[in-house]
Parts: sequence; C-alpha cells; structure tokens
Amino acid sequence: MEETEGGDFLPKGPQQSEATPPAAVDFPVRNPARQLDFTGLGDGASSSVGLALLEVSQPQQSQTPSHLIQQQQQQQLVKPKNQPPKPPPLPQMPFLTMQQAPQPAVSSPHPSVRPAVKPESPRARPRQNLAEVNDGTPKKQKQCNCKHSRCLKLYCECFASGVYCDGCNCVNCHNNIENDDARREAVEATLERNPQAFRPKIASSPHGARDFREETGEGVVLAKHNKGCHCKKSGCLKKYCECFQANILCSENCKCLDCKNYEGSEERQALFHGDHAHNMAYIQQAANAAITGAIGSSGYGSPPVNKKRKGQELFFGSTVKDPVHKIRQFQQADQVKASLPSSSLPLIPGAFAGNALTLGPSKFTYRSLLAGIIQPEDLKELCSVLVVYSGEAAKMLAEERKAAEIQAENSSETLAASSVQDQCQSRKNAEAEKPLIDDLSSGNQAETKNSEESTSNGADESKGRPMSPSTLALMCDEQATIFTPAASPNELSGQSSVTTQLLNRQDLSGTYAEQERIVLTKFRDCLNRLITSGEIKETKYSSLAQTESYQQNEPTSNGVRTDIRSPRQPISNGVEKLVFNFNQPGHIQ
DNA sequence: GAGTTTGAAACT
DNA sequence: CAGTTTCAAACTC
Repeated sequence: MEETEGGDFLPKGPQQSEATPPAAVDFPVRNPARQLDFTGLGDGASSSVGLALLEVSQPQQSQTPSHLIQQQQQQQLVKPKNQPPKPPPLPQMPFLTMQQAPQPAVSSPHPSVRPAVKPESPRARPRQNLAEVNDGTPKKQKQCNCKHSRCLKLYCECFASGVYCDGCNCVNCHNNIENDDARREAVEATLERNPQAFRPKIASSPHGARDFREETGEGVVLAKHNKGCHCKKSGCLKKYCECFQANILCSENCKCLDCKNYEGSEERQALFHGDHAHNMAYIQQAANAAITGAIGSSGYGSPPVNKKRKGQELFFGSTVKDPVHKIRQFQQADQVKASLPSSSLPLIPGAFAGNALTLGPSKFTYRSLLAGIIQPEDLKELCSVLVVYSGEAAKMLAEERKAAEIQAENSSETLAASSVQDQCQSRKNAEAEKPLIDDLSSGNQAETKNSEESTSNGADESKGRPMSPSTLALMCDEQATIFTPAASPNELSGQSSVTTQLLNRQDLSGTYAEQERIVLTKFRDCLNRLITSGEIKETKYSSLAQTESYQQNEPTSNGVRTDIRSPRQPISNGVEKLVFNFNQPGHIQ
C-alpha cells in the first residue's frame, strides 16, 4: 500500500490522463518521483524488460535535468541504512522527478480522516522538499518497510511504483542501483507474471473530469481502478482499499463485498464530513430508505453530479444482500444516468440505467421501483397539503355543526335545514379546495424550481430534506391546534352555557376525528397512487428489460432511450400526478 | 510501539 | 482459475 503524504487522499500516483495514450502507460506512471521510465516497452516487451527506459527518449547524463541530478545526489545522502552510498544513477536508470511528473488527476482535498503524515525517518525528510503537489501540500515519497521481499516484489511500494528505494526503512533492500541486476530480473519476472504490473492502477474516466460536491466537500473523482479492489471487510472505506486510498469510487471493476465506497453512500459521506447534523440526516435517510424503499437519494440533498457508480446493477437481480445498500447504489446509478452524456450510454431504462462502461457481470442489485419517484419537495408538499386539509376540514366541520345547531333550534324547519347543510358543505368543499389549489400550484412551482436547482448544482439540503413521518405527524398536530380553535366558531359565539360548552367539546372531539379521517384518507390516496406509479414503472421496465437484451448493442436505439428519464422528470415522477389528484374535490369525503 | 487486521501479490 | 500463503500497509490498542 502506498501512502500519500499529507493524509490527504491523493492517489497513489498520477492518474493516467487522456493525454497519455494507453500504449504509453503500460508501465508505471503513477509515482513519477524517481520513477523508472518503462516507456518504450510495450506490453509484449516484458522479455526485454530490463528497464530500458528513459534512455530511449531521454538519453543520458548530458540530458539529465539538473534537478534530477540533485535528487540523485540526495539519494546518496539519504540512502537507507545498510545501504552503501549510491553511485550516481546509471544511465539506464533515469529518474523522473515530481516536477516532471504529471500531476495526479486526483488532487482532491480529501477531508482528512487520518493524520496527515506518515512517520518517517529523519533521513527521509530532505526528500520532502523535492516533491510538491500543486496545492502546496508537500508530497513525500513514501518509504517502504519491506523486510522479506527485498523490495523486489510488488509488495514493495517503491518497486511497484518503479522507483528506487530511497530513505526507506526496508531491510535487505535490493531495489537500488547496487542491485540493479537483481532488480532487473525482478522486474522481468514481475512483468512476466503480469505485463501490466507497472501500469497505473487508477485510470481516469473517459470524461476526465472530477466533480466537487459542494454539499460534502468531497471530491468525486471520475476515475477507476483498473483492476478493481477485492475488499471483503473494510467496506472499501479504509485505506486498505486501493480505490478508497486513491480517493475514487469503487467501480464495476471491483469485486468487493459490502462496498460502501460509492456515490451517495451514507457511510462514505459521513466519513467525509463527519458533521453530526449530517450524520443524523444520513441516519434518518437510511432509516427512511429502509422503511419506505421509495425515496430517491436525490431527495436527501444529494446533488446529481457526474458519478461513477458501483457496478452495474441488474434491476431484477436476485442476489440482493443489503436492500438499503443496493437501493443507494441504484440511486447513484440514476444520477449517473442523468448526468452522463447520452452518447456514451446504452441508456438502460430506469433502474437499469448506468454507464455502458460500468456494465459488468458482477453486481446485481435491486432498486425499488418507487425510488426517485418522491422528491423531498414532494414530501414537504404532501405535508403542507395534509395540514391544509386538516385545517379546512376543521372549518368545514365547524360550519356543519353550527348549521346543525341552528337547524336544531329551528326544529320546525328540519327539512329546510338539511338542504342548507348540504349547500353549506358543498360550498365549504369548494372553498376548501381553493386554497389547496393555490398552495399546490405554488408548491409545484417550487418543486420545479428545486428540481432544476438540484439537477444543475446539487441539492439544497436546507430545503431539500424531506421530513420524517414523525416530523410530519408533529407538524400536522401542531397545525391542527392552530387551525381547529379558529375553525370552531362555536367557541366564539358567546354561548357560554354548560350545555353549550359540553356540546362544543363533543363537537371539537368529533371535529378532530373527522379531521383525522380526512387527512388519513388523503394520505391513503397518496400512497395508493404511489403504489400505482411503482406498478406502472415496473411494467414499463419489465418490457424494456426484455427489449434491452436485444438492443444492448445499439445504445442510442430509440425505444429505450426515449423512455429513460430522470426520476425528477414529471412523467416518471408520479408525485405530480398525485398532487393534482389531491385537488380533485371528489376526493374530499 | 507492538500486535492485529486487511487485502494485494505471489504462489500452488 | 480458485484456493492458499506471503507480505507490507493500515489500523487498533
């Protein structure tokens, strides 16, 4: 394992950039410092390996940059214990310095979850100044501590990086000039086993960009591990994991178990911002997701950014280990789908969606059909709607009671009063609808706005987080206490007799019950519609899934593509439809 | 700083 | 190719 200094999450080595053609990076470029140049060797060159190297393109001392010489001189000075002073590097073993090195594609300020600097021997310190990353963070060349490998196996980070040991704490080191023959042999053997052994492990994404999430401050790096990790116990959230260590998300290349190193992972985010409030929010999110399985991650303020996602998830995969986890992965998938250029995608519908590049055989995941349907704004809206319904119901019922009283007082006009009551109720129903329509109308506007904002630059947590059911319930209760007294004209009518008070109390109780009934009825309707949305989605994806198997080689084929929509888009949202239905007068009972 | 855990690399 | 061993870094105490 290599450790980048500063505890920052700099990748192990420079990312292979687009500027570096694959053919040129068959050998290591990842740690340029004192790095041997394998350029000139192709994949098939392992037999001739010898570290041939820079001499091909960068011959000899005469062209050795002064800073290289300087470093070489320093190497002599700081050579590890039990190593005799090195002679100047042989021509065949040219070095690169950090200055020459391509900057890591990932220089993200990984929030320090670990102490910054690996303890190093005093002798090693002078080298620190040699390597700087562009952000000013000292880039210390790591020192290995190999004891049994002679630093001639890939176990040795120095060797794996293609650099001589320098200032390391290794024992019986052969990764040096003095043991160049042995080293060459080791390199040959290594390349023989794996011609790509010295290739950088981390490859930039085709998009070559990275994204910095304002929300978390974490850099979301669009790169991936060429081989992928195979972590089993670390959740890919420790530096044991090469992906995590390189500050990249696990990819379809990985074969890790219980991976939490994917975009949208609560564990990962918690690790990054460690903020208590956020943690609580994530706990809430996880809990909600576990309970409902229906709320898109975007609903919790996770901005839709370009993301790599963990493995491909086949929608109807059968190997679900952790539903919540998998849901999150799918949420990530949605976001990826939404943000990636369409031309790069085969555009797998809905929950199948994912970057074509991420399609692989290993990750089967289930995602709720309802995922993404409900957005946080929708929940807020729903809450507001229910509150308003509650209030309006109270008013309406109070009116009814009042009318009934009047009717009772005028017993001789019983039949007529009945008619009045009906009229009153009809009128109240109409009035009750009106503010709802207004409210929902504005709500929808707000939703649209929020969606746009979320889509463009990330979610606004302050307004993006949905309320938990308990919060919603509390809110409704609170609102009820506000609305109901005001909505009970009897209380204000001046009738103060005991009989009247008792009657009012009974009325109040009945009003509460009626309020509750109406609100719950509306909520039930809402849930029913949500279920319907899920069923529709299921039907659609089922058919598309079948289509997909025939069209996978035609990424832009029409049928699939036109049906793919971001969950935020109205047609697949379902919530919008649901909200409109709330406005239908007939639904008030 | 010692011991343990972890996962890549090496080996069978 | 899968399972096991070796190794060194990461991590814990």
